[in-house]
Amino acid sequence: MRRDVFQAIADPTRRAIIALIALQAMTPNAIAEHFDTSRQAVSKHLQILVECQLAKQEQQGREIFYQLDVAKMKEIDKWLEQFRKIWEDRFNQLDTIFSNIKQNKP
Amino acid sequence: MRRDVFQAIADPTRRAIIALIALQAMTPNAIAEHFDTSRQAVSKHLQILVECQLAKQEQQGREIFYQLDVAKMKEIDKWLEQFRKIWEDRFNQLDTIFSNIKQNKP
DNA sequence: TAATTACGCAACCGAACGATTGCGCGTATA
DNA sequence: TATACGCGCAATCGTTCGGTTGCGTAATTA
Repeated sequence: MRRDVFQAIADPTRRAIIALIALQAMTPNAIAEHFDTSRQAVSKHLQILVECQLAKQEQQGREIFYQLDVAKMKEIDKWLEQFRKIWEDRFNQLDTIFSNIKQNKP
Repeated sequence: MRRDVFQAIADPTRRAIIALIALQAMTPNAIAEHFDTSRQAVSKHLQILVECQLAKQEQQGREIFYQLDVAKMKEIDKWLEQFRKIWEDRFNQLDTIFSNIKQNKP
């Protein structure tokens, strides 16, 4: 079973859940009301998010509040870092090319 | 068939391919040499990457060179933006929200 | 105390995924 | 011109995914 951050954000419903619990802690029932799926389906998504540490759970009586663990989101950001460097370099290269064209340098 | 950027980067092999073709354009055979899978498997991955515009292909004789389309990577970055705001601005407030829930403060 | 509520867990099902194998087609090379 | 090469496409197969349904359990409420 693959359970990493990238697999977790692959599902659109899961991304929507992430957006919800990013703002405030919510219970599975409260979350499920925002979708056309059952509570159990949402619970499964939450379980996956907890499993790869994208969400924290906090029990309160018979309710369980889920909230996004922002720290883990940085892992995606960290992975993007290598490409961010490239797409900035590419832009710089384009600039230099353009500059060279302007200055008639090959 | 789900075919968006997030689904594309979900697979670890595909992420490795992305890292390869980010540096330079490569042929399917050349890419496949870096992995334990067949050329056809790599070709399938490349097809998915092209499909969601994460890669461009450039035919040259009987060879086809694939290279990363950095622009599309920004889509992920754009999605991360909303959470980046949270983890930078509200990092400390998140704990307060949790505490308030415990104490039944809205 | 009995009924209700909130939830996780397990079984199950159809669809999608990732990989392999076996082609056919165009391009290079002898 | 015959052969080898690079590639995409289609069929196939086992596995995983996302969903539903049906429970069991613990906490609340009547």
